[in-house]
Amino acid sequence: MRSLSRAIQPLIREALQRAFPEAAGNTRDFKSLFDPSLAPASKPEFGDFQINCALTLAKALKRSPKAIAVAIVDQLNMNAEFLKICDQPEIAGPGFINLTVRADCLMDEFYARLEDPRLGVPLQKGGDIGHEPLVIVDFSSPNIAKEMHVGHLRSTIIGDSIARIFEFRGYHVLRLNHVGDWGTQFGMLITHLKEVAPQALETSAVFDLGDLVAFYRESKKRFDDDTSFQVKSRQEVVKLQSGDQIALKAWTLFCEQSRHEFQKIYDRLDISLTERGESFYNHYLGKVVEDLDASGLLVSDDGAKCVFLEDVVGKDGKPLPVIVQKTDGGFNYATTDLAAIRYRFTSSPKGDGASRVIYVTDSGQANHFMGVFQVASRAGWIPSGTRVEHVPFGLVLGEDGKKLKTRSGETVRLRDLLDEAVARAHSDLCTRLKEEGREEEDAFIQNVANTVGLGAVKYADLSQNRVTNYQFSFDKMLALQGNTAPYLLYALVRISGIARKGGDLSKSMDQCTFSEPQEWNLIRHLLKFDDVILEVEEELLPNRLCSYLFELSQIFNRFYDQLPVLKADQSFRDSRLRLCRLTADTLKLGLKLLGIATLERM
RNA sequence: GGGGCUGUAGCUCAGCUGGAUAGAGCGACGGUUUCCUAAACCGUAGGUCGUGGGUUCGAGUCCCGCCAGCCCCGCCA
Repeated sequence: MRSLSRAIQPLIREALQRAFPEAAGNTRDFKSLFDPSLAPASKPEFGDFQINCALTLAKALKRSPKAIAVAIVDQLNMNAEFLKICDQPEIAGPGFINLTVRADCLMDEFYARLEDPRLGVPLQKGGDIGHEPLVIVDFSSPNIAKEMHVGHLRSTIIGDSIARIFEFRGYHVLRLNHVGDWGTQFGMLITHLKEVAPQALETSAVFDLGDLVAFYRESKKRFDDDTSFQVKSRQEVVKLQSGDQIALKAWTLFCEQSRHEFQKIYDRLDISLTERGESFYNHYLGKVVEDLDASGLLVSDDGAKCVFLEDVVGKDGKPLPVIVQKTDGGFNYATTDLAAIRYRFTSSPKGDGASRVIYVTDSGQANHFMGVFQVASRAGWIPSGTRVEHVPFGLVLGEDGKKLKTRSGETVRLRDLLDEAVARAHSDLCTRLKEEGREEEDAFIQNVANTVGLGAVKYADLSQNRVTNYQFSFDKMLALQGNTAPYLLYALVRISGIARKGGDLSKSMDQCTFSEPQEWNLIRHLLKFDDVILEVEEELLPNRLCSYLFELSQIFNRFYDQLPVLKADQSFRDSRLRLCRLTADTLKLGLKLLGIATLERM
């Protein structure tokens, strides 16, 4: 529909100009005053588009909205080019102009979609081939030596989907895993390691530390209980940061093992990431502080080096600081984030040369990013024409409305959460098979359970507007009806069923006949796919894509329920098969962009 | 105390640049299967969009006040 609305837009502008030549001539800002304000129709019965500007113009032109609408419509009716696209416009309500796209025009779009693997979504146009604009998506970001838990779920899933959409649009995308690999926690880990498994640091072979989480817990306990252990730990941090070989060896060991564990989760979720942890920016931290100082932004306060924020005041009415160097001389996460922003926007080879940098983290970090972005901007590290955005999301809550915890009150491990989703999908499927008297092979059952379980977790998260907290419920996400992954997957399975039962979906054909409203509803919805993708790219809200796909499934199910495909008369049968094909293609691509795998049977 | 986010049907949530009678899903109630997977479809009931002002031809949407909940607030990330 995007191409149609773009074609119509200038025609309306022309009509406005001809309808009100005196105003057009006198008005300096013709463009803003005569914005056609073309919008998708708010309801199906209003057609495909609506022009809302007659109401807005009433005051400026000192005429009634209806009279203005009539004048616009008269002009449109005289324009042959416009009438090639739309039926005669209708005026409704206080002065809305409703446009309905001609059936033959919709059909042309429909045929074009059938042949277009991109389903109408344009490639972005910036840069030459091989030098497309770079979009950095910073997401997931677990901490080394800790396990991925439910807190990493949303960032990982939402970030991946956003990255997929940019990739599909033809951007060069860098999916960065900004892992926590340089915190003070390494002091205690290394100290503990030296005591319990010194041999790990002496051999050159890979040493298996076993359960890293348990190891972390033991270290933490000792750190909390034993003051001499604390002293040693602090010394280890200093050693590590000054490049001590043994400390580095230990650090590498921890990182590698963690990496291995993270990768298992990413493989399961089919998510790819490039690891570039905090340690990567170490060499740049000193320079960040130096340059902030040189540009006059840096202020020493109680021994800490800070940049005071503009327009953000604290309790005492004084501006809030962003601390970039602690009293003890150490750097902190604001320093790292500043170094990262700077590196990411600096052009190659000294940096990434990004045009857009997106941070997918929980909304609790909103203040932090606001401060960091402001400092980076004032330091001149965010080039004009680029964008840096925090994409915040809410907490994952349990069904009691409180932060999700296990029954014993512990953080939910991501691994366990995924296992449970798959296990539940598995048992649901087995129950169903029994009820229906179906026999299926184990591999089939495993695959369906896995796809449905993981898809359900992802979809449940993505289908919610990310800014609000999100109530996690296995029962709801795995439900067979409603706005869930299984519902969407099932629509696709129905189409595969038609193909299996003898419907040739691949046949090319440019003479379709449609007569039923269920068919036209489906066609109209299918043609909106391109608009939705571009909207998600702009707003970074994958839930819009989910809503679209859910509606598509609903409309398809209505069509499927009310009209026969295989048993229809030949002329309708082939047309309906084409419609099924485009529906399947759209669902598949949409789900792929959400990172959700699909099934032929379930 | 300051800042951010949120408040829409019994529950979980949509609601795009302000537009026509505020939408889904679940749950409730009623119906549909000689037919491509009924994991579906159709129908009924359910609303003072937290609250009070303001801007506007028009406000769930924008602005201000208030109430409630969650999160953050100088040397953790």
